Order: sequence, then structure tokens, then C-alpha cells
Amino acid sequence: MATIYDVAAMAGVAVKTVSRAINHHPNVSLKTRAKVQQAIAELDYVPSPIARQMRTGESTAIGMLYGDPSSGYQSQLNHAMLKACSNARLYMAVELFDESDSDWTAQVDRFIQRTKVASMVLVPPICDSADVHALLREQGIRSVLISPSQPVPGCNAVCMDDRAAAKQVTRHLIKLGHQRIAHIAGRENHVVTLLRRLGFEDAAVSGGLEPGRTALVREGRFNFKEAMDCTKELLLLPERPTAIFAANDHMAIAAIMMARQMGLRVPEDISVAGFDDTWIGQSIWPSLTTVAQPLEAIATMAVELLQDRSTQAETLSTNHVLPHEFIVRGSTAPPPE
Amino acid sequence: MATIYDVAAMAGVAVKTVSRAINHHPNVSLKTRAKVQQAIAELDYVPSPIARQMRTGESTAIGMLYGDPSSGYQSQLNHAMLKACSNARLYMAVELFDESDSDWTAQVDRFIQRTKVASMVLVPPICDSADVHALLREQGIRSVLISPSQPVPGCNAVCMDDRAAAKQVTRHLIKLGHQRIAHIAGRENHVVTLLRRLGFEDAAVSGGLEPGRTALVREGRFNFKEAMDCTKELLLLPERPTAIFAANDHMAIAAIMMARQMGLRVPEDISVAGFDDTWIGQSIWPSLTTVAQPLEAIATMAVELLQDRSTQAETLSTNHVLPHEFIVRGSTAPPPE
DNA sequence: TTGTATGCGTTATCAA
DNA sequence: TTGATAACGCATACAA
Repeated sequence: MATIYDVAAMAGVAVKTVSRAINHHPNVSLKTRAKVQQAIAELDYVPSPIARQMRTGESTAIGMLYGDPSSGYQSQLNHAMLKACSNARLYMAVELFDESDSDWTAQVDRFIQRTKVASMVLVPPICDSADVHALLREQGIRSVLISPSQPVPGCNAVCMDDRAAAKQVTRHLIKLGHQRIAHIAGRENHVVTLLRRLGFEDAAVSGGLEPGRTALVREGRFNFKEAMDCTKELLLLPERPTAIFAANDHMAIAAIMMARQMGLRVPEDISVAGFDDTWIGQSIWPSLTTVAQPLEAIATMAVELLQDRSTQAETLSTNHVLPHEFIVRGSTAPPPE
Repeated sequence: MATIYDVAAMAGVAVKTVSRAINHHPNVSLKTRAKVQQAIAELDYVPSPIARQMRTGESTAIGMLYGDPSSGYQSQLNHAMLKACSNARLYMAVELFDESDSDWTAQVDRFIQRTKVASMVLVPPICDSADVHALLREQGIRSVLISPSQPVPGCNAVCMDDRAAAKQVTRHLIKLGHQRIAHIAGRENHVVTLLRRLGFEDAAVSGGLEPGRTALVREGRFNFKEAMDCTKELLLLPERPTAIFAANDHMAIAAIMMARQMGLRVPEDISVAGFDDTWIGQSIWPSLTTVAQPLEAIATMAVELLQDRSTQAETLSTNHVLPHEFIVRGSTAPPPE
């Protein structure tokens, strides 16, 4: 393993100069910088993160607190982040986050204390806490927000366009010929719930569906049982919908189950679409028409933003919207007759 | 932050003595050790893992390679390990493992190279690779095996008793009065598939069920669609089973779906039980009777074994079997009539 | 059984 | 713009 001394010797400069070159210090002449770069390349030198942390006191790892893994979304995101870090030769300091513990800042503070991370990825719902942002700013910790409900000055954000995706799903159903389409919405306090519902309504309006009669909305609150109840209620309507768009895959599966139980075939009698592209949605039969969040791209972008210090200098924060994927599978088809 | 020097000063000894005391070296007198312990407690001293790694070259983090997270099991285990490490004030170096890449040792080797971990948790199927064990032994890396199919000399193992759990599930069904019980087995090459099937047969034999007629076995291969097909086949039998025990929750859900589709009620007309206690099994309706693997206990034990160096000195390896939990929920009931 | 001095690979201080 | 040297906190060779 080559050290900074080897590089300095080969380039014919002092170690401090090499250090400066590596860390993009302004006071290095172009010529010297070039010499150093070449030596680094030749020796295949990689700075030791350990020695660096020893000296600076801050870890090079990327910090992430994650909540309820049962939602599928969290564990998918977790997986994507791990992969992105792997690719960037970086490590993650991950710890569980207790949403029910009211003192979020204290939790974040302890995490920082323990891990000494200098950068963090903030996921919902933590990414919307003003207190947490204040704490991070105070401690000089860089952060990237994933799917925040509002932009935060000084923080870059990465997300997808939930509203557009929901509109796309609904348009797909309308194009198939469906005239009575229901939406099973998520939990009230969750950001994506509103966005997906708005997307549904966008498409309904532009597709000429009448709100309340042919564009029906029910609250499934991301809960399996409640989604089953909603579905039952919808299918017992005098003019029952021929398609259901659920705000996530779990609820879509609940809808399929209830429809089957009531003697309806999917997709012949009723089409069902979900959101999130979870594994179970892929493996059930018929497999689920759904939206795949670009989690890998989001994770990769988040890691890049955290690494690139130049983006942090600016006060203005940019919100990066990444393209999602709409996946048509077997659970949606034209309506009966 | 207190350093080893502060401790030495307070205890009135040299740093090396403190170091020895911390690292459980034999040559420290009882009196000195006590003095050091007290100083450590008083100063709330925690050795810096960074400085330690700087010096020794090996990371204090626990390494883990994890495969297909879609199975639910992996992500649950991952979660449990994270929690156990959190509790022990330890970190994990986690990386994705590509099962399809044939050269497993090369992958493990690269991982060790990059992370410098001195201890690893090996999960299925990696924990059964003799080549990987040879590599780890050669590199002097401590390891703990989770649910290996065979014991490995020099490696502690932690697991649950799949066979006993499967027997318990089946006995529960027999006790409810079921006489015709089917088992949907997992993938042939997977260890637990055999164990769970054997457990099923144990209970069937002791319960007086006739193999092939009242104790039916089908291969669902942990696949949703195949499990649905198996269920259909079973339910179309002239003497159809009144209960189905699937080797995991996903297949159990497939069974429930198919049963409903065929006009049967769960659990009134047919009982269904699963294995693993995944989140989806908890949230569907009726919720699933299943076996919860003691993953948190397994993770905690694994971390402890890795930390306690004294267990590593012995050549004989112990296999720690942890108690599971059998959870009766709404999907099982007495047979009809 | 205990203590002293040195080095691990960086970055920062200060002087050149 | 550059360089010599100290310092970060720990573990160990070597000495006592």
C-alpha cells in the first residue's frame, strides 16, 4: 500500500503539498498539482480513511438513520444506499431510528456523537424536521434529503415525481378504456399520499372522469386490512369501479385478494395497479402493474452530492428529480365487455 | 473525550498497563487491574476504535456479506444485526453478495481487503462454503455462522431448530382436528427446506397421518406462482386437505390467495400456516399463523461470540440453538363440520 | 509485573 | 507557493 510519503518522494515534493493537492487547496501551483496527480496515478495511491479520521476526527462514512423497515420502501432504499456506497468505495454508518421517540434531535445528536460522520442522508420523515436541520447546520454536517415534502435552504434534495407517476398510472387505466376508477390513498400525514392522490385527480380531470362518481377515492392508510375494507366497499357499489389504483403495492395486493374473494377475476373483471414495485408485487400472480421508484439512481445521486463539496458551498439548494419507471404487468387490462 | 493517557494518569500506572488491562492480557496483577477499571469507569473512557485500527491495521467493525434481500429473511436478519451492533456500540461493514458470481472466495477476499475486518458473520449460503472457511482461517479472521447446514470446526454457529418448529406447526394443525394436511416445501437445495419437511413428517407420523394420502407434500420452491399452482392442485384432489403448512410466509399467502379464488374461506374451510413471520404475513387478513425466527437473539449472540475472544481459542465449535416463537393467528382454525 | 519510546498515515502549525 | 515537524490515540518492541 502506497502512502502519502511515497507519493511525495516520487513527485519530489513535501507531504504537505501532496495533502494540499488531494484536498483541493487553492495554494498549489498547476505544475506541482500535475506532478502530484501523476505520482498518485502511478502508485495507485488511495488516501487512508482511517488515518484521515484519526487526524480530523471526522469519519468519512456516510450516516443514515432508518426507520420502520417493514414498509419495504425503507429496506429497498437501504439496499440501494449500500450499493451506491459500495460502488463509491465508501462506508455507511447506519442506525435504527425510533419514530415514536419524540425527541428526534436527541437521537440524531447521539448518532453524530457516536459515529462522527460529517455527512448524512436524511430520509422521510426525518428530512422534514426543522430542528434536525438546525442541528446539522450547527454541527457543520453536510446532508442530502431524500424525497422531502419541502425544499430546505442549503440542503440538496433528491426525489422522484410522485404526482406525475400517479397521473401516468391513472392515464394508463383510462387509455385501457376504464371509466370508473378508484384510488385507495395512503396515510394522511405522509407526503406521497397527497402527491399520488393529486396525480390521480389530474388524470381523472383531464380524462373526463367525474369526481365522486367515476373517480372514487378511499383512505387505505397504507394498511392491508383497511385497504381490503375499502375494496369491499368499492366493489359493492351499485356502479362498481372496473379499476383500482392503490397508493402502494401492499394495498394493491389487499385489493386483489378481496376482489378474488368476491369472485372477481384480476385483471379480466377488475384491474389493479400499485406503487413502489416491491418484491411481493413482482412475484404474485398476476404480477402487479406498478411504479418503480428510481431508488438506485436516487442513492447514487445522494452519494455523489455528498462527496462533491463544491455543491455545498452554494447556499441555494437544488432539488434533483429523477425519472421513475412505470411497469405494466398482468394485473391491468381493458374493462369487461 | 478521555484518552488512555488520562486513564493511566488517574490510575497511577503506565499506558501500556492500561492497554494490557483493556485487552485482557494475562500479565496484569489483580490490584492493578482493579485500579485501571475504576479509572476507566470514573472517566467514562471508551477506547478509540479509529486509533486502534490505525495501529493494528484491522477494523473493529463486524463484516457481513448479504445476498438477495427480496426474500425478507435477509432484510430481517440485516436489521437484527444492525440493532445488535448498535447495542454493542459496534459498527458493521456490510456489502452486497452476488450469489450468481461463481467465485465466492474472490468476493470475500475483496471484501476483507477493502474493509480490513477482523471478524465476520456468515449467513446462508456462504456459511456452507469450505473454500470461504479456508480463506478466513488463513487470514486469521474470526467468524460466526448463522444457520449453517453443517458444523464447521473452529467456527461457532447460531441457529434455530427448524425441524422442531415445523413439527410444532403441524402438531398444532393436528390438534385442531385436521386429518388431511399438506406441506408446500421450499427450494430443494436450501437447508431449511429439508428440515422443515422432516419436521412436518415427524408430526405426521406421530399423529397417525398416512404419508401420500393425508400427509401430502408438494414442491413450491419458495416461489409464489408455484405455490399457487401447488395449492390449486391440492384443493382439486378428491379428498382435499383441510390445512396447508407452507415452508415460508410468501407461499402461505399464495395458498390463501388461491384458496379464496376457488371460493374457500380461510380459516373456516381451510387453514393455512407459514414460516418466518414476515411483515406481510402480519398485515394480511386473516393474519398468518407462523413461526418467528429468533433473529434478534441470533444477531445478539453472534455479536457476543465475535467479541468474546476466549471462545475463539478453543478448537471445538459450539452450535447455539436459540428458541423460536410459534405464533398462532387467524389463519388456522378447526376443520369444517 | 510494569514502564518508555516509537510508529501507524494523515493534516495543521508555523516558518521559509 | 512550499516544506519540516508535531500531533491525533493506541499498541507493541524492548528495557527494567
